[in-house]
Amino acid sequence: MSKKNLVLVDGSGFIFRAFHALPPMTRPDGTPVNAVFGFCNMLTRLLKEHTGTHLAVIFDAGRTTFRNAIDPRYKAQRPEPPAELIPQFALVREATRAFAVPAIELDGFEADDLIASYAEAMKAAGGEVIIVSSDKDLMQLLGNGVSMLDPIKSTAIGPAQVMEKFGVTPAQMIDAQALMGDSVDNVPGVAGIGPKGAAQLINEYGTLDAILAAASSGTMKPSKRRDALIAHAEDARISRRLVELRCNVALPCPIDDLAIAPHDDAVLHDFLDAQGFKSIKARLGLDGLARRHEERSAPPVAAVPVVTTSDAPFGPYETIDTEAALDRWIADIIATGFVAIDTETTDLNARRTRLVGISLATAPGRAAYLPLGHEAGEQLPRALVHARLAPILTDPAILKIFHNAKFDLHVLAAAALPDAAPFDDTMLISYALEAGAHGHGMDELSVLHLDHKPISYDEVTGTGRNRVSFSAVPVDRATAYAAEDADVTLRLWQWLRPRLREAKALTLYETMERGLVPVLLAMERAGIMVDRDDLVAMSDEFARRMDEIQRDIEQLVGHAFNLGSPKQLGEILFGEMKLQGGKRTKTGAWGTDAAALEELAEAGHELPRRILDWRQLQKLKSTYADALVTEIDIEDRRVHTSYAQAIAATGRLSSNDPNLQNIPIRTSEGARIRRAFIAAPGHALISADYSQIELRLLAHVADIPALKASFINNEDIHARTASEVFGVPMEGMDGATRRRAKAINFGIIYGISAFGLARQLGIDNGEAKRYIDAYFARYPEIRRYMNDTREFARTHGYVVTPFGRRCHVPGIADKNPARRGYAERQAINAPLQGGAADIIKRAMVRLPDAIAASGLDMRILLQVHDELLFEAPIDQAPAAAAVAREVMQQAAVLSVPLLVEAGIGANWSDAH
DNA sequence: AACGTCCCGTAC
DNA sequence: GACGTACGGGACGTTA
Repeated sequence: MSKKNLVLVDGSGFIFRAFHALPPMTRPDGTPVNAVFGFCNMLTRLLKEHTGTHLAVIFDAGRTTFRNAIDPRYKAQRPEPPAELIPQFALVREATRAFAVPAIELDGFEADDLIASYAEAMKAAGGEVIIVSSDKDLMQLLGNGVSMLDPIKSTAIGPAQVMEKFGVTPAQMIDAQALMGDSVDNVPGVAGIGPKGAAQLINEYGTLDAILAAASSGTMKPSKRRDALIAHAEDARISRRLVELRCNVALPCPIDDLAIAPHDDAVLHDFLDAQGFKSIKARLGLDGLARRHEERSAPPVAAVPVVTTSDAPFGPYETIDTEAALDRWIADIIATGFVAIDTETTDLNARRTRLVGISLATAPGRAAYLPLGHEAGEQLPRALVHARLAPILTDPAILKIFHNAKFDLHVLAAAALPDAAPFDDTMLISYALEAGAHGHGMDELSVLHLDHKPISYDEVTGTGRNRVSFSAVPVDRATAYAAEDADVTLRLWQWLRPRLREAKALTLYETMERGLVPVLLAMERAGIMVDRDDLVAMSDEFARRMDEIQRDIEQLVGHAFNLGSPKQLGEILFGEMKLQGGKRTKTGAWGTDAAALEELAEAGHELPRRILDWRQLQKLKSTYADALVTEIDIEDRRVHTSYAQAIAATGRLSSNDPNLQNIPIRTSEGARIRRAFIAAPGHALISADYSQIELRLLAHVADIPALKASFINNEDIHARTASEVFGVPMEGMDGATRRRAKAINFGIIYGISAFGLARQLGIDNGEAKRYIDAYFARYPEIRRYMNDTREFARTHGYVVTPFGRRCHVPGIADKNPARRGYAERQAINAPLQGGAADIIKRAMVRLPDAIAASGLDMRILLQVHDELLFEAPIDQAPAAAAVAREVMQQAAVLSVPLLVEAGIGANWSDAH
């Protein structure tokens, strides 16, 4: 087998150089393409002339890398690229694909680090490397089979050229750069020392450490330069960490996949043709080809980097059971700069669980399990593990990657380990990219993106009565399962993280979703106090009243039956008693829901009314009073819900175990449940809720002047709607009219249909249709918004909130009209519901800083979609309410004001 | 006995 | 078929 020869093109470096070196040129549609042209020329030449066997173009992935953690100043003052260059970034990536060359980038690392890592890997495999670049930052890699080629001047750069230009060897370039600094990248270096001075010092003392030692010890004779070295010794050391390249980054794509492959003539032809690069087409002999498609609508082809998944096997994995193994892994994590972490626990509830083991992964296939609390098997002492892991968790230069970080952070905190920072969360990355398209659990994403089905939790622990705690699972079995989860998390991160930029979801993810994690964590920890005795008393009372009602009902029916069985009830109402007007559910059973029973009651029947009464008590007793009592934490007498952040297709949170987002409020009996949610002694609850936030968003996104004016003038919006639609004056409006308008407003938000509105209002379809028509006539922009939104959803498969969140709507192109109609209503609703979710999330992320700045002792306890509930000492409650209102109202700037109403009370009901 | 589905009802 | 988003309890039928 002949020797491998890998050519690595510094794509990002080339773009900038070509842009400045070449005269401006544009393609027919005006898009500037001079750097793209230079790039295509360069690739053509490379492919024709060089003798390599493998080729890849490497790009910078983003603005922030691990270097920002070392020194926030790094590249901080680098200006935005010129406007003419910006569209060319994507085009250059597209060009790379058109040439069938892998384009590789990795978030968190610069192109230079990937080049260094690929060069290192190739050297290890005994091959040669040519780096196509002229950047001095890459010169430290030269020698031992690695050479450099200046793509503009077509000259070779080797150790001799480095020595000629900088007076040091390639290996010494790192120390030289640390001394020189770099004004473009904002690497500090040592003031007053440039290339010449650096070379002199290195040639005299050998290394940076020796130079700094000589300066501080007095071996160096006193001079301005020595003073500068002493003063800036730390800067020099930081600079060295900034300029030294990482040569062990996990390769996003194995070297074998970089083998040069023939391109598709038609694809390349179409691309070059679209750019108007006739000369390159001619040189490649492509000008005879006809275009495949006359008009390929302007390619919104978000340049998808060819970051392939690794083909490293999933296991076997190592069990860390010796101090030496642990130290080896810690060293690996530090060298890699990131680590995927997964915790194994006794229970699936994050707040009730205890840590049993930790798995770690630093590269695809490179993962291990660290058992801590298994009932059998060799395990390292916890104190030792804590001492080694804590610095990793808090190291700002090491990114911790989790899948559902909130869970692991709960567990780690309970084990007295520090909060992990910085961190990434693959579940939230997936959610930010594709909410509504599919679930975001690890197993589902693994099958979807990695084509690999991981061992399931149930397989390891068993299910049902056979289920055992994870601590009882043998360590070897636990390793196979747990390490695989860390491995999968790491691979998902490598696959998904780069996609955030393409989907324009990076800011959404970093600030809203990831930023929300610590806030939710604190809320779940805080919990809320409930009056246990009150709930128990209510439960007893409800039981008594249900018994009474049951006796009445059995009297009416003439025999006993299960009141909780809709099936039995339907048979009695429509079979035995032969009541008229019954409807069937979709499975053919008699419908007995509240609307149906209400109708029967109004027709004068006694039984349905009693059933409705019984059902209300049954609901309050079982779902609320009894269930809540079982959820009270014995330690602090509070209930702690858990928020799910990656479930709702619109961006909303959901709440479970227990669900505190559906506590009753509307009926007087229901409000009694809410009254059992109380402030801690000496404290008050503060409720702050957005007024009409979804209608305000509608006025904003659909740009409805009449609606916007109503909000700007702070009118009663439902009364105004009634006045406009029914032509009645606002003053002295009767309640029923306003209620109808309110239902229409809600209907609009839900993607109105005449059928739905008719059902809601108990009117016929024709009348409902007349209402809707009147509404559209008065607010014509609504119809346009609905049509535009449907259209957008059809072409993209998703809709977008005003804050850039994509909500996917599967079924939007379904040929079944019912399913399509459903998807269309989702599409109309999602930007409004999702936009409201975005706004409150932004407020939540900003609140901790605002609270800290206020000096108040207030905590966020709950979120209920458009409401936040806080707790504060009684005397601070008014100030706390003011802080809450201010942050919430300022969370977004729309073309209508945001209004937040706040209340204070000893319990949740009174706080409204 | 455990699980999935249906029906129903609570919230925003 | 049936105006949007969730969670969960009880009944009931199916699996083990």
